Amino acid sequence: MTQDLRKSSTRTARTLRTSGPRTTAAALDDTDRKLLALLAEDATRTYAELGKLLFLSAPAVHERARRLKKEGVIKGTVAALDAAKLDRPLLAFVHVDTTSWAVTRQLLALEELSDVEEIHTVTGESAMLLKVRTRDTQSLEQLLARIHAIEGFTGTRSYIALTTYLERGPSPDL
Amino acid sequence: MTQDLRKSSTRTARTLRTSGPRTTAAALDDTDRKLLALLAEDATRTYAELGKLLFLSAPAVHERARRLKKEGVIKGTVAALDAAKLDRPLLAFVHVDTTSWAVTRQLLALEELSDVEEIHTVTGESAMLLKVRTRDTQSLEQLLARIHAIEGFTGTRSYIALTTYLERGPSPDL
DNA sequence: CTTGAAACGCGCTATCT
DNA sequence: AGATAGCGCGTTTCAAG
Repeated sequence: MTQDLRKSSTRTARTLRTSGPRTTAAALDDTDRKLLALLAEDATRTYAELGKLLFLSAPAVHERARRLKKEGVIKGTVAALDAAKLDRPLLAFVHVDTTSWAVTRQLLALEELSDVEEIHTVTGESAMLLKVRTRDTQSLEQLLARIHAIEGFTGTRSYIALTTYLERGPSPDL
Repeated sequence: MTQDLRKSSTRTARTLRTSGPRTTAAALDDTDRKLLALLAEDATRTYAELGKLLFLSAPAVHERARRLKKEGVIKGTVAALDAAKLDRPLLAFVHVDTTSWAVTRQLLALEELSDVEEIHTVTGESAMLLKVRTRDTQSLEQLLARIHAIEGFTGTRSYIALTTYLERGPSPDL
């Protein structure tokens, strides 16, 4: 594997910020964004197929994809699974109200449970927000019981999803 | 492409429910679940590599993957993008309190916006829950303004994510 | 249902414009 | 920086246990 370490030299940036992005944000042209949108929706397409859609040759697409991967814009390629088929049809968002920040560390242990899909600290009355997917209400109750076993929080509020109309990952603006 | 339509005949189901699963939920053995977990975390692995991890040959893995795809357990393969690199670092959960269910239909139009990643109807005081990712607080405000333009809701409550400790898709129990 | 071997197609590199 | 040509490899299929 040849290491091509040249930095993207001078790529046409669309948005010109006065003092440059402090943290991250990559320089992407319109073709890059279109490519990312296509890959975010289906990453199994061949480079030839992508080339047709982007009016480019297959190697040209490959080069862009390689660059975007190296820059970290594409974090990886994963299989999207059907939660219901995995016998986990119950989706819930759990707000956890905490009194001390020490609780955060305890909650991170929940990462081990495959039921837990997301863990965030958030603003507002609740300090933490969990996205969990369980088999049924009993499994959810067990999970909540485990959270209640932790010291230093006021309580939890759960919002059970009735219907999911949209669920997708990050995608560029186009 | 040869169409192999034989149903998975008699596969060893681990959990034996008295009256069968009413809706969905596929019959998966331990190897299936391990394979799904591996693919959910990285779908770029070669079948040979997966075979080593599962103590199986490459075609055997391929056959299982094909079956899981046909059954819909694997919905697709997508590229996971870095939201920050896409210049969309602000993650927020927006609860929308509605008075009538007619609002639901209006909110579904928000699907067009790439900022909006998830739309659910939920139980609890708020009727709908949105997961949105914007460039900054101003973009979020614009989105909220658009929601407020819709008739028939009491208000919105937004929870801005400070830190995301875990964010992944559905994965089997193992 | 799994294992091993063979052929096709695609990813990837190198070269050139 | 994109297009064309070519090699190597992985996927995919087939027959056999």
